[in-house]
Amino acid sequence: MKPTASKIIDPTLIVVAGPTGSGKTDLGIALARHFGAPVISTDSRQVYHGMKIGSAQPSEEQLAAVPHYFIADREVTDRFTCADFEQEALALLEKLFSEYDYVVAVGGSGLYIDALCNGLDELPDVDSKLRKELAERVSREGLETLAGQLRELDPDYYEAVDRQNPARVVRALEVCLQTGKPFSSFRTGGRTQRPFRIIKTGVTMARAELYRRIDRRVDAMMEQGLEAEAHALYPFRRLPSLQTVGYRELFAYFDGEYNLARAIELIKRNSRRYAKRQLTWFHRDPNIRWFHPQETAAIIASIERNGSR
RNA sequence: GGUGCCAUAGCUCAGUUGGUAGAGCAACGGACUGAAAAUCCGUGUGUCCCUAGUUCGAUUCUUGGUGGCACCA
Repeated sequence: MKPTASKIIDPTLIVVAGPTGSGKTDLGIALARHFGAPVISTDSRQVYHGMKIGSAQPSEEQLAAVPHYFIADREVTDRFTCADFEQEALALLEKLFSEYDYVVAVGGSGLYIDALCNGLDELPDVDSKLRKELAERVSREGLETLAGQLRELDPDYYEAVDRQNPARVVRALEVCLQTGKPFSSFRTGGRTQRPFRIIKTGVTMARAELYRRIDRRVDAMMEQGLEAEAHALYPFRRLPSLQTVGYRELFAYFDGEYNLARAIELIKRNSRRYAKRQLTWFHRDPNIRWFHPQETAAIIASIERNGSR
């Protein structure tokens, strides 16, 4: 690709996806440096302040190397959803693309990545009282009763939804009750075209290697002081932001449910399971090109082949 | 060296009065639209150590090995 006086490059979002512990952060920074791009995080937990070790936020040096966004800029008490992320990230990208040709999006939250690349349907806000009430009803009346109500209010979604999943049933029901309209009437399933090019890269490796890396990283987190970090967050353990691998297991240890060795074992196991769920999500996306994290040159070449015209 | 016990899924083990086997944990596959590191659904993945017998048929009984453990020398 020979440089021309007037290069024409569409604004390009380079997405780096992959399971936890696969080396996304390092690769993202390598790409950001190569393309002269900033990094926005697509990680639902690294946005929170105070969760540095457990969510494996980039180090000080890494943060200093390239501009980062959505890292540690919320409090754990803040409500921050995938919809908030979509909205704020889009606004930010519009600004960044006036200055940069490339932006690198790094993170493992599949829903956040999809929200950013494809858009979410417009759904109404739900009153927090209603949400709380439904949570209580699930435990008091049982999921089946609520599913029965959903069948009345939104038969279409009732047929499609996983009725054994409280999160799904409650979510649908709260939208129905809030608006008086079926939840499915808001779901278009359509994709929003973004005003920038998107190149998706996935990082992975043999399962055994990935699991070794995860185990080692958990040990490293403990050495860096994860226990103290979790202890400081213990008062917030019921918040959504703290429903996070690494913290939950230590909270249970603090509660005396098991010893520290068992907690570490569970953090490793649950990280592996999380990695597996991430891979399931990402494998569904045919636009992701997969690489081993060490193939930096190949990744860059692949992006350059597709990223300019 | 001798005697005894053991050998079954990745691990710890159960079981088959002879008809090729099942629990827990681990693992594997999947779903996913405002909590998504969340939430939920599904799946035994096996030369029953090897060998030669007996038998219609051996993982199961018998012979001889191999490996492990224990005790005695």
